[in-house]
Amino acid sequence: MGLRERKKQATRRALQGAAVRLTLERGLEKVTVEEIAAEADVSARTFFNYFATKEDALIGDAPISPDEADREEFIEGGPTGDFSEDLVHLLINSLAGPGGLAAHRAEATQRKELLDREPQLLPVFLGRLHSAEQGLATAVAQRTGAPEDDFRSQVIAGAAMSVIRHTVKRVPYGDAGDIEAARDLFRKAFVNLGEAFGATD
Amino acid sequence: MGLRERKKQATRRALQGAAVRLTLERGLEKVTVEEIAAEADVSARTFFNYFATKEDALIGDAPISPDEADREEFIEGGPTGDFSEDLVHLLINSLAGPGGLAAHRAEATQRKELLDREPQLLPVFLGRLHSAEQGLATAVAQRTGAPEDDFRSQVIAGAAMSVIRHTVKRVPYGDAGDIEAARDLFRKAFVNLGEAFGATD
DNA sequence: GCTGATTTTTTCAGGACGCGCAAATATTCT
DNA sequence: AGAATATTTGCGCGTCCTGAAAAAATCAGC
Repeated sequence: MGLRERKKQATRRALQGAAVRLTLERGLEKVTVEEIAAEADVSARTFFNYFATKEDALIGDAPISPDEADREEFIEGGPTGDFSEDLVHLLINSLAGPGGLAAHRAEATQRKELLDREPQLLPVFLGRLHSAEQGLATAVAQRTGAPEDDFRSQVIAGAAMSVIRHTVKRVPYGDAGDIEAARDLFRKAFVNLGEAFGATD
Repeated sequence: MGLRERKKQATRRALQGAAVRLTLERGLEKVTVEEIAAEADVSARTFFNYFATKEDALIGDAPISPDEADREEFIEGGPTGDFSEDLVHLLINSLAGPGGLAAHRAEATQRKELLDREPQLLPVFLGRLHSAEQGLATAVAQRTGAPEDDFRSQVIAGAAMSVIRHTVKRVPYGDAGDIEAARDLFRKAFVNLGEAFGATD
């Protein structure tokens, strides 16, 4: 990777870090883009070359996007063959993989704190999840051989994203056992859905 | 209801209507608050006395909030005793009741059109659904005797809201049979969730 | 229907956001 | 080193959204 690319990533991280830190210190509406840019040693205009809005800098980009290999395996019916269990596997890997939870525990903790303290960020976050949901929906559709815009697949993906949302809200990120805790909650949640809406209840 | 109150509601409707109409005509970013206010014959500042943001005027307030009586009945285990079926009943009544779908078919159709055409509105809409979801979660918790912040109840509510979201996306609002179509889709979606996550599959 | 109290609307000023544009600066390639 | 390319920056601009105080409308009581 060339110098140019490295510098860009550094600036991006600097901006994001400054945005998060300042917002946690003072609150979202007491921090201006100008201050964030100054903190990262770039001009205010440059900030908008990296992020479309102040909120975007706080949420960051892809919250959950599965590894292509995992996605492939899921589509083909793996790894266990049981739908629920494979979905848990896919989602956990999306969270735990590179760029995911385990790699950036500190950032994830901060983001959680931000979402708690700054309600205005919630819609932005939900929008990101919605994008991820669509990808998941097509994966589910492909696994079951349904058309891409299949209603059932979309509902399942929506429920899954809802499970993710409520799970990450509860898992203690700082903890080393967070991944296992998340996996456990996923399973519980899915079983719970099966019981609540299943015939035998 | 006094004159004052009536005028306020009229202004509110005028603003909302103007916002929707102009946005459908020209697109969200080609319409200014000033134009919307002018169309409703009030000052731009008055617009912000009614809506916090331009987007708020387009989405409107409560998308789904169940009637208090229905909510009560659901909490007490009614009307049929079957969880899935009662949930369908509650959600349908939330949509179809006064202030809901059936009462404002034209507006609902327009809002759907807006959400299709203006992606920036989606996060706002999702935020509204999230608020409604919390209310639903506590209702579910109360019905099952769980504590208010019960994980299972929240997951179920989240799945239910996801079902609503995908359902309203598909139901043809103009149609007179929309309510029945929605009820049908709700049932299908819940059964689908039960099968996908249930033990027997 | 007049009067004073309350609520709403309006005017005004101003900070901040976010974007288009063109000049300046930094990196890459040959 | 010099040309080609990509990024940063400064500037201007329109818009959003808010506070405060003046002006207008509505209300309650007589």
